[in-house]
Amino acid sequence: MRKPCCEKKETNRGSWSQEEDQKLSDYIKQHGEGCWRSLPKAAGLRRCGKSCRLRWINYLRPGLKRGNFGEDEEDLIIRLHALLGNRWSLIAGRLPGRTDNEVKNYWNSHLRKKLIQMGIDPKKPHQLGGKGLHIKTCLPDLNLDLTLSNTAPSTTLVEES
DNA sequence: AACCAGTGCAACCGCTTCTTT
DNA sequence: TAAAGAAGCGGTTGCACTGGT
Repeated sequence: MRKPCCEKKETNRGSWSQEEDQKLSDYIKQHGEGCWRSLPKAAGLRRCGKSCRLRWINYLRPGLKRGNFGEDEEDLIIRLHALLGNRWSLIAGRLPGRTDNEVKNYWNSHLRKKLIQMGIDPKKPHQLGGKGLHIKTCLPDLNLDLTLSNTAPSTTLVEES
């Protein structure tokens, strides 16, 4: 049996306070990311490492865009989702300043509905092929330097002209 | 003004993958 | 090569906020 990542009784849960945010970002600015397991103790936080990592990546990390997605971003998410499926971290990697959590939330709350309204089943990405998109072999078009660990796809999406 | 349903976002949970020994 | 530990990821949940009645 694996130990839990943290002792639940000794950790705070729920929303982060300003003080906690400050401690976390101060610590990371000083020491850099890494070793999330030991970070909370070192930073003086009563949080588990997972929680710290998530908070940093999704909220505190510099360069994050907040607010609405632009049309171009929306379009790119749809295309990448058609190509990659629910691989949110890969999709987010193509959207500067966006996080996997943000992309996932946006997909689930906005884009899925939008596609359904358009008569597209979001679970069947290849239907997009009939809506002005073709999936072709080869990568260069969208400048996708996807580095997939297991099944590296050799496909990309290109706009039908 | 009060209630309720719908929505969006932040955070948690548990599984998978990667790394180290 | 296998096992254990750490990190990463995606699914899901909880709650605050908003708009409609």
